[in-house]
Amino acid sequence: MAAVSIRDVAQHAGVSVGTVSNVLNRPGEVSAESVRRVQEAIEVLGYVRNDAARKLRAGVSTTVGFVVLDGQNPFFGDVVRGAEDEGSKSGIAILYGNTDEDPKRERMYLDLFEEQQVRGVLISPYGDINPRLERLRSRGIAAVLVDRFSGDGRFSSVSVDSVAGGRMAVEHLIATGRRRIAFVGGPFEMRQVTDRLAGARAAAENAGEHIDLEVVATDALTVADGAAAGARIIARPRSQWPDAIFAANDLLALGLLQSLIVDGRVLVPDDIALIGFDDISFAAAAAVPLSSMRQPSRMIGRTALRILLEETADPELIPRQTVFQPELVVRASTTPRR
Amino acid sequence: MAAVSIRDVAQHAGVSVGTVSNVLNRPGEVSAESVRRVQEAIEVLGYVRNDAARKLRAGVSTTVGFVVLDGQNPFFGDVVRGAEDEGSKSGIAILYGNTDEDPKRERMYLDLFEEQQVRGVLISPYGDINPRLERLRSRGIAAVLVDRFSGDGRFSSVSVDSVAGGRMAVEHLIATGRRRIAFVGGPFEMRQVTDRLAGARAAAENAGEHIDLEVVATDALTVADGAAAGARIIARPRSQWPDAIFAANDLLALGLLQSLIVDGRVLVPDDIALIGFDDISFAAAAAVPLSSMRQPSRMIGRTALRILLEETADPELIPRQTVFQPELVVRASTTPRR
DNA sequence: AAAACTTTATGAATCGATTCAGGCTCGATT
DNA sequence: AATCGAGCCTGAATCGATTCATAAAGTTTT
Repeated sequence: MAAVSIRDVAQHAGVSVGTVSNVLNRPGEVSAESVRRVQEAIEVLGYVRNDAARKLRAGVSTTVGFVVLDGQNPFFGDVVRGAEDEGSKSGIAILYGNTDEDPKRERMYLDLFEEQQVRGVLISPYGDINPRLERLRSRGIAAVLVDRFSGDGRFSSVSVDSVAGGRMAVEHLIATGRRRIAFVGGPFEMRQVTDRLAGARAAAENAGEHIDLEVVATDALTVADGAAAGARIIARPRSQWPDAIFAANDLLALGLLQSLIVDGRVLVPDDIALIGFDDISFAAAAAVPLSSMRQPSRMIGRTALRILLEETADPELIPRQTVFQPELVVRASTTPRR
Repeated sequence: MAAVSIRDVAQHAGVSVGTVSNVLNRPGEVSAESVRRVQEAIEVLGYVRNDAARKLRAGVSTTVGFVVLDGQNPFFGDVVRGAEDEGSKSGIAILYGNTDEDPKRERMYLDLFEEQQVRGVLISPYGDINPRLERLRSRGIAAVLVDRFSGDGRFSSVSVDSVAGGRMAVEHLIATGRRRIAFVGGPFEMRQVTDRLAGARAAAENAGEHIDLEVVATDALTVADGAAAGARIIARPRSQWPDAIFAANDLLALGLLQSLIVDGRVLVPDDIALIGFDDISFAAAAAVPLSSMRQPSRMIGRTALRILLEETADPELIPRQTVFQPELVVRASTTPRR
C-alpha cells in the first residue's frame, strides 16, 4: 500500500531520481546538502529500497545460497553460523537449503538459487554436481565447496583434511593399544566418508604390526544409523567384537555409544573404545565424553563465504583449495581409567 | 553471458512474449501446440526465469524469511527443517537469519527481509518486535511468531504451551519426591523463560505441601551458561543444594549435567534430579539420559509456514494461535535406580 | 577574459517478466 | 448473410532502481 519509491523520495527532497540513487550508492559524488535532504526524505517517508528492482537493473544480488548436507547435524549449524557472521558484515543474507543427502533436493535448491540469481552458492555436495555448478558459473554464479575438497580444482573449496583426520583418529586408537578396529560410516558416495576411511586404512597399514580394520556400512550419518550399527555389532559373539570403533562422524558415534552402553552390556572405553569426527558441542556432554576429530566449523563457514565474495568480485581469480587440519580431542571414550 | 530472456524464447518458438509468459503461468489458456513449442525452446535455450523481474512486476516473492533465536540449538534446526519441508512443496525457499538473542541482529534481519520483499516472515522473537512486524504488515509482509504465543492476538503464532510444560516438569519432580527445586534459566526478557518459570511456580504452589522453588538466573540458554550455573550451585555447602533442577531448555540442562557430574561430585539423579525442555535429539544420548519436555519441533515449523502461506494468500484471515502441548519424556536423569 | 576542467545534477533508457486491452479466426446462432 | 462469442494470440505499458550521456554551475589555468 505505502509503496514509497525512489521517485517519491526524489520529489520530497526536491532532487532527481538519479541523485537519490547516487546518495544511496555513491554518496561521495553528491553534495553534502543533497545527501542531507535525501536522507531526511527517506526518513520521513519511510522509504525502503526495492531489492528486486535493484537486482534486475544492476544485476547484483545480496543473497548467497547455502546448500547443506544435513541440517540436523550441529556441525553444519556451526558452519552456517560462520558464513552468516561473515555475510552480515556486508549485508549478505543466506538462502538456506537442506538436502538431507538427497540428490533431488540438491538439484531443486540449485534450480531455485539460479532463478533467484544469488550472488553465489556455498555447497556441501552429496553427489557429483560439477556439471550443475559449471552451468551456474556460466551464468555468473560462483560456487565454493564446503567440507569437501575439490579434487580437480575447478572450484574453490574449504574443507578439513579428512584423510589426515582419519589417520590421526586410528593412530590414536592404535597408540592406546587397540588392534581390532571397526570403521562405521556410509554411504560411500560421500567423499567425507571414503576419505576418512582411506586415512584409517593408511594408519592401519603403517602401524608396523597387524591391525584388523573392518568396515561397518551405514545408510546415513545419523544418530539412528549409529545406534543400529551398534546393535548389529554387539549382537555378535563377544569374541568377534572390535576393541575400538572409529565413527565417520559424531552423530554416528553418539548413536553407537547409546546402543553399546545400554543396560551396561559394553564398557566404553574398556571393552570398546570409540572416537568420532567433527567434535560437535554435544560430544563433550555424552554419556561417556566422546573423543573426536575437531573441525574448525565456524571458521570453515566464514572462510568459505569470504572466498565466495572475493571470487564474485573478481571472476578471474583462480580457484583455491583451503584445507584446515583437524585436531585430535581426547576424552574418556578412548582413555580407560586405570 | 548467456542471459536468455523470455524474448529469446518467444523468438525461438515463434510466438510472442505474452504467450511464453502464459505458458509459464497459466498453461491452460494456451493451445497445446504453443505450449509444446515454448517448452522446447525453453529446453533448447536453457532458459531460466528471472526471479527479480518477476518479483518486481508481479509483486510475488518465492522466499520466506526465518529469524531464529539461537541457531546453535538443535531445536531450532528441527523447526527450520519443518518449515523448509513445507516450503519446498510450493517452491518456497528460506532466507535464514540467526539473531543469537541480539536485538540488533534481529532488527538487521527484519530490515533485510523488508528490502527483499519476502513473502512473509517466520520469527522466534527475542524482545518486543510487534511495532516492527506491524510495519512489515503494512507493506504486505505477513509474519507468524514461532515458539512464542502472541498474547495480544495481533499475529498468528505457533508455539508450545510453555506454562503447561513448566508445570508438568515440576509436577513430575514433585511426584518423584523432590522438594527443593531450582529453576535455572534466563534471560527473563525471553517469554519462553518466564512462561516456563510461571508454570513451575504454579506446580509448586498447588503441590499441597511446601515446595522450595529457587531461581538461578543465566545470561543465555547455552551449554556454557548451564555449566556455569551448575558450578555455582555445587560451590555451595551441600546442605544448600537443591534436590532437583528444572532447566529452561536442554542446552542448559546438558551444561548443568556436565558440571554436576564432573569428578563424580554429584550423583544425578540421586543427589540432584534434572529435567530440561525441548527434548533435542542429544538429550537421550547424554551422560545421564536427560528427562525433558518434548516439543513437536518439526511440526511447529511446518505449521508455521503453512499458516504464513495461507495468510499471504488471503490477508483478511484473522490471526490464530496454534498451541501444541508438550510431552513429558522421562529418562534416567529423574528416575533414581533403586 | 577565454579556455579547460571539476563538480554536481538531470532524466530518459534500461533490465526482464507480467498484464491486459485489443485483434484475429472460426464455428455457432439468429 | 450478418452477428456473436469462444479461443488464442499479440505487443506495448508497467514495476522501481540504476546508469550514463548531457548539461549547468563553479573553479582553475593560461
